[in-house]
Amino acid sequence: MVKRTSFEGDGCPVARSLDVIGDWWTLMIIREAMLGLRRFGEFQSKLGVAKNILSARLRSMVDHGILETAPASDGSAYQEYLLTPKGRGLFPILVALRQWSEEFDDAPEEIDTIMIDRAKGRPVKKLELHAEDGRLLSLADITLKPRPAPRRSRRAG
Amino acid sequence: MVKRTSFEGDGCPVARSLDVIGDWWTLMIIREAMLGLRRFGEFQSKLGVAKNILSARLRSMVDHGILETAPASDGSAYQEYLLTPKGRGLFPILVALRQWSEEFDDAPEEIDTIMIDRAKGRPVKKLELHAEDGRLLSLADITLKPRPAPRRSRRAG
DNA sequence: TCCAGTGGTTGCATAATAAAACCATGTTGC
DNA sequence: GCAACATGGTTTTATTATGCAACCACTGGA
Repeated sequence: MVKRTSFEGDGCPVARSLDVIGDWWTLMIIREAMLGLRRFGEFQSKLGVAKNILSARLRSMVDHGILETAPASDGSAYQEYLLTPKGRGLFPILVALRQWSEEFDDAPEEIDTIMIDRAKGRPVKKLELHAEDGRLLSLADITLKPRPAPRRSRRAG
Repeated sequence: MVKRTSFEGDGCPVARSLDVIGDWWTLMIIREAMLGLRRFGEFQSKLGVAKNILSARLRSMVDHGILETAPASDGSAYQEYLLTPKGRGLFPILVALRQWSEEFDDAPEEIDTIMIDRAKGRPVKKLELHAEDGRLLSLADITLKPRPAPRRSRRAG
């Protein structure tokens, strides 16, 4: 088995996320879905992705509960791909990717869009991580600890 | 050109980030680096990644300014890989990936660590996106607009 | 100097990706 | 109802990336 080293059994939640969305196209498709695209052809023409790849990604995302297929919406017999709550939950990841590029990209003048607060039309602030008591946290302020067994069964497998 | 469809010329900042860190191993390596790993062998044994892949990823990250090589630290003649500020700037992306898994993973009991506030030992809150006036924003509250040319030169190439 | 450990590179097999061709259905005009 | 075209894919084939194992160069120690 020389497969692609699935992180499926890994206990690290970063690995588990990457196992689902950590490929080249998935997040681009999610991004377009968040901007309103729904149909196979829309994704295909907007992203320029090969149709077989798009087909495989959409199926995978449906299997993972990120997208769901809905039958109609404009009356035609075709189907649409809609974000589920789990799919919309990817929003912070896309924001984080965007803001990293905005802050550190070597050629920031090539970035062609900015994210704005729809109500005020002003740029949004940076993502913030807070402690329970409200303190703003950075990398140096956090650490990891083993997950406490929430009920019974301390290990699954 | 059947390459891996580089997003290099793309103006979307999400695409630009993914072009640099959007592969299977890079973010795992960054994660370990944030936890304190520095040496080739440490990454290799901790992650179980093939050495040629690790070698290529480390070089790529050094090229992109995410890691830098430092000569010594423990006296030996070997080198270490240290996060640059640009590399530490990936922290929110890792947090977002972690929190998505914590919230939506189908088998959350398999997640083995939680991120805690080092000072208080309590779990951190979810990442938050705020408007300039402090309002908490979600996907429905934002939109994209074309980047205003910041000074002269409205296009680079 | 010999030998083990570190930090890689090289070669080969295989899996993922890409592009294009093909095809099944849906939809439209008449 | 039937061409003719659009939509939404699948199949085929070529190329690239990944994974593993073997190999190599250098370091450090006895």
